[in-house]
Amino acid sequence: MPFNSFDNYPMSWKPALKNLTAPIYATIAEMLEKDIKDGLLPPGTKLPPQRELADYLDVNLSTISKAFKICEQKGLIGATVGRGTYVSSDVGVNKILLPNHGLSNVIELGSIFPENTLNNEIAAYMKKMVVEPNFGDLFRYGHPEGTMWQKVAAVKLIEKASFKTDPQEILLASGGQNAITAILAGLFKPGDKIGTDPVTYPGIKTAANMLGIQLVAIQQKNNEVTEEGLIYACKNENIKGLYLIPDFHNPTTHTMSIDTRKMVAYLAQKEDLIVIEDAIHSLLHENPLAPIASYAPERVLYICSLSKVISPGLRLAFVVAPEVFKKKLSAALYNINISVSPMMAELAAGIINEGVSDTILEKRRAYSREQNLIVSQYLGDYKVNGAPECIFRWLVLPDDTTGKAFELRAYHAGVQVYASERFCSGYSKTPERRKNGYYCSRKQR
Amino acid sequence: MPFNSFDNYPMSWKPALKNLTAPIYATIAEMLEKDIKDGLLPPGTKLPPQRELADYLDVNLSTISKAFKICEQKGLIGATVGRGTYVSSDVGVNKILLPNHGLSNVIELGSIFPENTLNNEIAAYMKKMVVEPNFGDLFRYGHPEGTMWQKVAAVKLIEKASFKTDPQEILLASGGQNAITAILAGLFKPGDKIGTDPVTYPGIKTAANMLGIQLVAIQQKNNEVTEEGLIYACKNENIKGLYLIPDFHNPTTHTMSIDTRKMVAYLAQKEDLIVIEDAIHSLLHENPLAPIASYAPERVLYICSLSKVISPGLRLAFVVAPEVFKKKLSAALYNINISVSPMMAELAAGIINEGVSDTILEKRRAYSREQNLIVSQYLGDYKVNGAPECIFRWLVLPDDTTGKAFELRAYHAGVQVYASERFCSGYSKTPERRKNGYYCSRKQR
DNA sequence: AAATTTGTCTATTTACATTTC
DNA sequence: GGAAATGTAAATAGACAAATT
Repeated sequence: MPFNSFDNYPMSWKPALKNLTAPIYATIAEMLEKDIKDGLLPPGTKLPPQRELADYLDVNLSTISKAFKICEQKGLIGATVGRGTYVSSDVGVNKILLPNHGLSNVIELGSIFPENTLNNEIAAYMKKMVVEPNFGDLFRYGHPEGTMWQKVAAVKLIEKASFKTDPQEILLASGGQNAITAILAGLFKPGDKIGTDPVTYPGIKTAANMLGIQLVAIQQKNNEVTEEGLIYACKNENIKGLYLIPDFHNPTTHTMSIDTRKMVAYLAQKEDLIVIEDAIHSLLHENPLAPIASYAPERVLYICSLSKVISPGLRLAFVVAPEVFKKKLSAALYNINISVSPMMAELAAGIINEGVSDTILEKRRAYSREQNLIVSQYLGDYKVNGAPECIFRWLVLPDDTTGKAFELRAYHAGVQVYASERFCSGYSKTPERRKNGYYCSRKQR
Repeated sequence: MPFNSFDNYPMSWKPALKNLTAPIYATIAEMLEKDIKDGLLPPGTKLPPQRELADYLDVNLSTISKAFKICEQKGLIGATVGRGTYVSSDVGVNKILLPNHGLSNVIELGSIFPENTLNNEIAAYMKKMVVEPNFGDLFRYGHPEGTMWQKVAAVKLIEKASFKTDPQEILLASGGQNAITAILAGLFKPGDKIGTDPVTYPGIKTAANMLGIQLVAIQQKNNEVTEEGLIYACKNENIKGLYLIPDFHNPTTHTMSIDTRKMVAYLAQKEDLIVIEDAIHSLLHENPLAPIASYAPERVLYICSLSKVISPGLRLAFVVAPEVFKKKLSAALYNINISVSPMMAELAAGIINEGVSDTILEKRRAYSREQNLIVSQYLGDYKVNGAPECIFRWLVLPDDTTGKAFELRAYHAGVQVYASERFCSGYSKTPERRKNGYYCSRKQR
């Protein structure tokens, strides 16, 4: 029996523990999940301290702890020693960002769609491929790790992103997201934590959530993770890895400075972090900076995806995997794909070797510059982030509106954009402290 | 201090608990893992009872329990109340079965390779595709769930496997393994258990292991899971799902009877099991039996992969997902693939609609009959399982040899085959009881 | 700067269920 | 068929460390 009466004590959550069929901890977890999802406990709500709740329900402290842990694993709440437990800020937000495929009349500016006419360059190469005498062989089982010829082509492409690597280290995935999920599944385990930018690519959020891996927002300064922030996360959150997009960061368009790249590389080595370097947009740079991977090749998994820079229908990505991780990642990719489509791999290798990829890259940059000029014409009075070659924009909203509100207004006006809230990573530990203002993403078609 | 002296007491494992830096349970788990992997505790070894070990090490029973649980999760050991804890039988076996891609002189009869010349039929269709005016559009982002046209084609194909379904229920995956992994990741969670045949497709073993999902071998009779076995596994192992290959089971070639299909469907409904029905070989049957899915459509995820029946290079599978699972599975597939290659999806839909797939199927059956006649010529004196249309064989070995030994002898003679040991699922709870003899798989090229 | 708040983690206690003999 | 063996799981206790005030 609880010693104190809680009738007059303010508790944000007072579950009623009746008709127990399941264990206490499971029941509490279920009730908490339900009440959060039902909106009874809106995002940001501070839950009662575990001890208070234990006392109130007349159960042991650890029982509450265990219940909370289950909900934390599901991304519903976030807890910090000394501060308390809060309902996550992104509960209820639809995290998977599916573009409108012409199904409605809404103009889709939320998802990043590379320009389409360039696909004809690939189609043209494909036409040459099909008449080759051994074309039918591309429908055999492919080698899980790709052929040497394909890997050499990958090296050639990656070199244009200022990263000199070796065919031995190349693995093939069915696109960037496929590579990310394989890395998460193969090199991390449920419960592990990975540091990310506070605002990041939603694909890693959903993949991590599915695999029971938690994302932790790393403190930033000038749009880049800080050394203090990283050290703190290593020490206090025990992060096992890092996920970063150094070039044309999605969604902020930011390109990371050389100094920060070196700092991350240094800490990755020192703290034994597994760095996932998503080089998804790197090749859009005319003169890309050297990647983090070049400064810490043995700690970084470098993902060179073709969807954004060459073509979205080419479901292919090259992963540069250091020796220590190669075997595990290769196994994970095998578990997920068996192998990539041999035809895709051959097609990609072909367009790289024939220089088609270079042509596409140049044209894509030129097209982006044109398009971005148009954006500037219309939104010149606002702060619009993004280098000329970046294929999407980040609109900084005026102080008097929120991203969410703007997204809704735009939608009602027939335009889909995605607000910063959709990109928030990890649970918001200090909701009141995260003063990164409100942004709204605006992408180029 | 332990009360009894254990010097004269026979204990199969006596770890030395010194220099403790990590917690006790973690240290014990690590030591156990090391000793198993080093071969000090060979497969089948009975570990000391948890209480004995706790007493010996002077720690609490639950501490041992927790340590063992970690190793069990990794698939290293298996424990049963009342019987004890045993080292798993497949420790140290290389579980990923990679075919020799002509890298050595070994004749590869281990992996299942569909006959290759039929790929030219697909190549021919591809040649028609590339000249279509909108061919370049296939390099755009594909719709994650596929187009209606593609789903209608899927329905058409699946109908030939005696399963009438609906485009609404179709999801697209990048091959059968991709579908399996997506289902495991999206509908199960780490620690969940899934029932399988005692000997099963290795791809589910490695995928489940990667995701922390445990496989439990279901008791069989005449090569089919029994009702008692299933009920037992539901009640005592708390299995959440089932993975089955009803047609031309890999590796035993067995085709499940109608009665067992109905029984499984009935129990799936009654026990709320999620059934993964791998219809990988179903279309090889000239008159396929109705699948389990047709008897319990709301509990079965039916996977129709094209690799074995149409072409391995077509990295595509159709999944029939009932309403209740569709959203989660769709999200999982999105997390893993974003979308399948639009070109692959279109190609598959095309060859189905044009009847190319029918031609291929017929030719494949005819070719199999021929090849299997040759197998019979050479191995007529032995028991070789498999219907004429099955594209692989299962050789029952004489009593005086083991699968492992035969595999090794074959390899030294220049032929790669895979022995039954490689297909064993779950941990061997009763190693001495599993009297399914020793088989050796022999596959057709 | 010290005391307090608060969550985390390991180990423990206890009850229980199944298998074996 | 009943006692013993054996693993499982929930709840609890207590020490600890970080964040707050």
